[in-house]
Amino acid sequence: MAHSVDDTRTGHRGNRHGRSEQARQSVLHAADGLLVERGFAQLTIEGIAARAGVAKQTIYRWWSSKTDVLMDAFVEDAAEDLQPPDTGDLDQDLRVHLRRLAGFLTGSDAGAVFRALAGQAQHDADLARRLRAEHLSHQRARDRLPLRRALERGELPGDFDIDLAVDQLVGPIYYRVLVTGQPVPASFTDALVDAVLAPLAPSH
Amino acid sequence: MAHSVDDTRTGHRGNRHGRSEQARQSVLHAADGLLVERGFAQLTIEGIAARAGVAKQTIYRWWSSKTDVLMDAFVEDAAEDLQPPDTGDLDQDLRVHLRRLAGFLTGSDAGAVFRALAGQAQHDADLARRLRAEHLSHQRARDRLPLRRALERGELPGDFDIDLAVDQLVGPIYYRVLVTGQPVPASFTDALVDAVLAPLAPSH
Amino acid sequence: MAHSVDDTRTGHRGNRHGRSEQARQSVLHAADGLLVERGFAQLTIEGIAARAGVAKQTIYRWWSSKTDVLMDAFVEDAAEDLQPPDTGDLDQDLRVHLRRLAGFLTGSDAGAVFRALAGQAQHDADLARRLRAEHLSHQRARDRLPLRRALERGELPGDFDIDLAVDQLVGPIYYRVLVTGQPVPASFTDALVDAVLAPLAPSH
Amino acid sequence: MAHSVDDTRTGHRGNRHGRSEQARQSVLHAADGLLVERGFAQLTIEGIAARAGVAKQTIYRWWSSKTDVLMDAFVEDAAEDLQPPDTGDLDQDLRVHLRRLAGFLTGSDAGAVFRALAGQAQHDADLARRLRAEHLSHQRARDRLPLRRALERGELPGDFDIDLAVDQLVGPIYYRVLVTGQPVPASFTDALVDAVLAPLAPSH
DNA sequence: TTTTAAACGAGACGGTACGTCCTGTCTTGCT
DNA sequence: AGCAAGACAGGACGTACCGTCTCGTTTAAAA
Repeated sequence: MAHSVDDTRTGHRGNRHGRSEQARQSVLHAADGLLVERGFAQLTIEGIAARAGVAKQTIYRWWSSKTDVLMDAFVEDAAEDLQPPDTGDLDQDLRVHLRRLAGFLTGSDAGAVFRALAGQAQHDADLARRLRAEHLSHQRARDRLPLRRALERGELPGDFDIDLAVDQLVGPIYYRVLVTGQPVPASFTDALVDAVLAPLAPSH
Repeated sequence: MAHSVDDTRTGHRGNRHGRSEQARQSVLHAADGLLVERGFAQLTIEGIAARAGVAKQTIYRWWSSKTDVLMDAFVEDAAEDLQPPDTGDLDQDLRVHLRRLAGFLTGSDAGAVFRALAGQAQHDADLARRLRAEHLSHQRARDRLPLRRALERGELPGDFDIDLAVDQLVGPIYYRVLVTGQPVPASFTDALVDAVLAPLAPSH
Repeated sequence: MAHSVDDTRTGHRGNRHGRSEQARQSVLHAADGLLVERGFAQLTIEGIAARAGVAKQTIYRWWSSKTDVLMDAFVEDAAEDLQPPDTGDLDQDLRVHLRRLAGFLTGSDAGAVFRALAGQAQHDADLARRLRAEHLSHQRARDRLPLRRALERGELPGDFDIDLAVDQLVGPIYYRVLVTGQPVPASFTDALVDAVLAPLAPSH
Repeated sequence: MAHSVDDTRTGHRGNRHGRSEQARQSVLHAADGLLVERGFAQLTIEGIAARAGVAKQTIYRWWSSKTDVLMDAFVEDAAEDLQPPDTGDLDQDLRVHLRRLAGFLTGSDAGAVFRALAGQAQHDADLARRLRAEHLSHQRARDRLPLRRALERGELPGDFDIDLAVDQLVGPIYYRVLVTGQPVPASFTDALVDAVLAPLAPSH
């Protein structure tokens, strides 16, 4: 499904020179730009092709839909900068990570693309699958990381339910972003961390 | 904007001076049915008109888009059955309410309409506004109700942050429904209640 | 078909006040005006009703189509002023009459209505019938009049073919107006008279 | 404006780079057929597209209106078979030519198309222009031909007014066809020839 | 160096749905 | 009863994109 990077690396199977990397980049940039400038509803294959200076057929050759293009654009240029810090201080690492997550979701172009994809995934099971396989599963792993490290350091009870904790930490953030549209300030993410870690404190 | 309930008062035979209640009902039912049967992407104004036995112009006369129709259909026949119980037992009331909420979001036709609308709201600020004004705000009030009653009964600390607690309770549910696609079993919603109420218990 | 003049004259047969003469006039004037100002293609029942300040139903009650309205407007205010003169001088009478006919067809509002009706009659056999029955037959009689009088005065041979002569006199005028679009100056109509009357002159 | 004949050179299989000759032919035939079978009022772009097995957009890409299609259909398959004979006998040539013209106007499919176009041209100045430029001017040249040849042969006075004579010959025919709807028998066209040529006879 | 086959820009094609306009019918409540 | 008002089912309009299909042109590896 994802015809993203290096389908052709060492092109030598009949095709003399393989896929045009320049066309690929033009398409992804055009899609990105059009989404941010005009919104998902105004985003069309024809529009992407025109802005990218590319033939429609070139898009259809390598992507199956406009959301497929958008997924590539999203995975490519935006996904990997949400690595949580690793200072050895669980509380601090979580605070920083959640603030970054909130900032990504509410304040970045990539976040806008994510929101569009997440919205479209409600009508498109294939896109939902791809979004989970290529972004959310990795993001989830990053979200778990501080807790996993703390667990390995022995700072958390052996039966600590990391998955539940992650749902409690990031669930309210996504809820505000995707459902209520409320802002997600640091005070909010900090309060989430407090609530999850409070029961673990020595006294109360 | 919302031409929802009773624009017309006594109307019920087809065409009198003013809006036809019969046409209105046909359109809402057709939209509902088509969404559930064929999905949001396959839902078209022409399709609704054809199934409802109504002229396209009649739809355009009263609604501005297919999501406007869907909002009316949703508000009309689905919204108000998520009233939380009031047994006097906060813990129990919350458990029951969250289970119902999860059931609504994941297992009902109305929930499917909600997911479609929430998805589309990511691309459509007007729809987002309407969804919040006509459904989410009321739903939020219902979600707060058990906590508000408990607070009034003196079962919660005077400085208890109800809004934060609601975000912690329902956020993870919407997150699973809209983002990860995981199921939302009673064990999950119960665990959310436990986590929110635990710090309030005298000892543990 | 033609609900034209005086369907109701002394309204008193169950109807409290009969047909509204004011509505009828408004409709005819509106149709006339719209045709001249915006052309036949832009002329619609809705447009006539709006400009006349009349309900569509009122038009449909009394007329069967926009051409029916136009026929009434045409018959009413334009048809009867093409009476040929009767000076006793055939040559002069014909010259004057043809000049007036050309002026009517090319230079008057009523002529514009006639051209529109004649055009539409090419696609509408009913209209063609009505146009012939209510205008062309009378017009033809007027066109024949000078020749008929001359025949009665003994100025023409007893076997003179009046119908052929009329076709020769007015045919080229209609041809220029409806087909070639050329102007129809007095020199042209005079030449037609000359050609028809020349063979009758004693010598040449 | 007129995308008539051979915009494309070698095309004949459906879709090559450039216009599809097959689609063009299908559209013209469909328009022709529908006009003759159902009349001008029932002729729609959608109907033409459906019968031609062509997308509406393909029609709009190459033609500006249904009359534009009809003009192409008319110019293509109907215009050039009204060449007057050239026997050296003016009287005979004119008789034959006028009979053919009458037959064309009253009795052929192409004549039906012409009448529809001439009617529509009363409401549409662009169409009128095109009809004159692409058909009537050539037809007029053909109508003049017998007289021009006779003039060159010295059979007519040097000051003979050919244009007036043509108007006198064909005007009454078009008048009957477009205005009165009377038939145009050979006796009528012969009488027209007689009337125009009579003054030239050596005696009377 | 020449051949050669995939990828490319271009854009016409058959379609579907859009949102608008007008048709002719209807019902209402006023005059 | 006729009327102004206007909602209704229907159907065509002209437009925008869809996804498919040639065209003729690069272009870089293979011959």
